[in-house]
Order: sequence, then structure tokens, then C-alpha cells
Amino acid sequence: MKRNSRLSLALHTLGHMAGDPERTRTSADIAEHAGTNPVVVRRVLGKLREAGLLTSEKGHAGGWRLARAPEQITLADVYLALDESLVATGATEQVPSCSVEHVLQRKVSSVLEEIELNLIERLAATTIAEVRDTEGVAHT
Amino acid sequence: MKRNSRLSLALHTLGHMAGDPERTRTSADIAEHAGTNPVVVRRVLGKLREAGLLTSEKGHAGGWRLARAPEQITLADVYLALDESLVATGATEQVPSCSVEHVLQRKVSSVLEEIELNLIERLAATTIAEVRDTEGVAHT
DNA sequence: ACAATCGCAACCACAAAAGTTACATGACCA
DNA sequence: TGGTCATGTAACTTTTGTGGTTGCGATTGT
Repeated sequence: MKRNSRLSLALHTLGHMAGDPERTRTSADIAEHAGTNPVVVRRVLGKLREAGLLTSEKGHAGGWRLARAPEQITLADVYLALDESLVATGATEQVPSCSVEHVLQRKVSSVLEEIELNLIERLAATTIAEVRDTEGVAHT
Repeated sequence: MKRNSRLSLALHTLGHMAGDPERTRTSADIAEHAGTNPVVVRRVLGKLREAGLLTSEKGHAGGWRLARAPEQITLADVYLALDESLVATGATEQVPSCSVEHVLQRKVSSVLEEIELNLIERLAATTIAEVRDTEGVAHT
């Protein structure tokens, strides 16, 4: 698949859930809908649960549900929950040998960080309810 | 290395070059400085040459130089030269099976596109000369 | 007890990217 | 002319990230 498949899976799943928040869904259901498999779904959704966006329950009638109202979950929440960091600051690994490097790294990093913040800001302006809402939806 | 190592390498190298534009540098020099290897450097810088940001010369006193003044090379130029697309629009691959999918994909895509444009705009506002200068990045 | 469901760990497979090697080409210089 | 230094490129290997798969334990409801 692609680079953003986790984010994509998360967004789509939440979008669906926003359409019927009462319903509990199993990872098997979600997986089939997303054309993937239950373990992968649990991996991704697990992160969303850690971030407090979803709840999951084991056992017979268990499964996944939104932890709060769709209007109160933004795309930024999702993005941050799966620490994806599209604009990865990159090579902060090696210690610069000369001062120019040092300054440069700081410089470059600060620019990239600012960009990342800007991105998050944008994402925070949209909720999964909005992502869902556009049409009357009674899917399969 | 990391995900953005190409962009990072490009930025750092240009930053150095901006510090002494007259000097011609070999890919070996640059590679050593960047902790990588000459072929990788040539691959990345090759893209920048294609975009008209750098010139290269073979032969004895050959190497790489800026194709124009540091003040006239923006971060956007660099970013675009290495068609990186940080905010990859991602999954336009599979055709949605149900309407929720469809709406979701369009929505998500449009948000990401807007963000990408904004990013480029932001990058265009900074030149590599500014990145080089020790202080005073005065970002917006 | 039993079945359904998540949680998790241990793999495999695949793809993208960096790193590496090798060699052809071109430019300069003695 | 011959030698050396550089880029340009192709081919290969290594590394890394990620999805997919299997298996099993833990938990919950009937």
C-alpha cells in the first residue's frame, strides 16, 4: 500500500463510526469494509484508543466505539494519535562536526517544525463529523 | 537514515554553499560532510541541477556550485525540485464501494491539498540565504 | 462450558530508500 | 597523448518500514 494507509484507515473508520455512533463494530467487520485484516485494524485502532478517541471491549458483544461525540474528534486528534509526523524533522541523529552544521540543523529543523505545526492547526479545524456529514448516508 | 533525508541533505548542502558561493565542491566533499556517500549526493543534487538550482562540471577542477544567488533560491524551489510531496494525497487508489467512502476520500483529499499549497507558500517565503544566516530567520 | 472478541507477540513478504560497486564520459593539465 | 579527477549512471545489496498472517492467551457474555 501507500504511505498514509494508517491515517487513511483511521479516518475512514472514524468517518463510518460517526455515521452511527451507537453501533459497536468488531475489528473483523471493519477489516472487511476496509479491505484489510482484523489484526491490522486492531493495531491502528489501538493507537486511537490510547489517545482516548475510541474504546474497545473484549468478549462476546465486544468491539469498538467512539469515546466521544464525532463533533469533538478532529483530524488533528487522529493525526497525532498515530504519531505519523509527515514532516519528519529527519536527521537529528548525528552530532554536527562543525558549527555551520549545527546552525543549519537548528535552522532547518525550526522551519520544518513550524510547517508541522501549521499542518496540525489545519487538521484541527475539521472534525470527523464534518468529514462524514456531506450527504445522507445509509451505507451497506 | 530517515524519511526526509533527501530534503534534509539538499537543504544542508545548499546552506553550506550559500555560505561561500564561489567555492566549487565535489560530491566526495559534500558526502563526507554529510556523512553519506558521493553517489547518493549526486543523485540528490542531480535533481537540483535539473531544476536549475545548481550547476555541475566534470573533470579536473569540476564539482558543484549554485546556479544563482542564494537570495534567489527558496525552500520551495528545493522542495519542488525533489518532487517529495510530504503531504502525499495518498490513497486515490481504490474506488470507493459505498458513498461514505466516496465523500470521505474527497473531503480528506481536499484538506490535504490545501495544506500542501499552504506549505509551499510558506517555503517560498524563505531563501537558503536566510537559512544560512546565523540569526534573524524572521519567519513570518 | 463455550463462543466471540480483543491484545499481543512472532513471524513472513514486499517495497522503497540508502548504500555500494563498477564503469563510461568528459575536462583539465603536464 | 596519457593521466587523473570529476560527474553520470546502471546494477546490485542492505536496511528499514509496513502490511499481512498465524497463533495463543485473556476476557466477557450466554
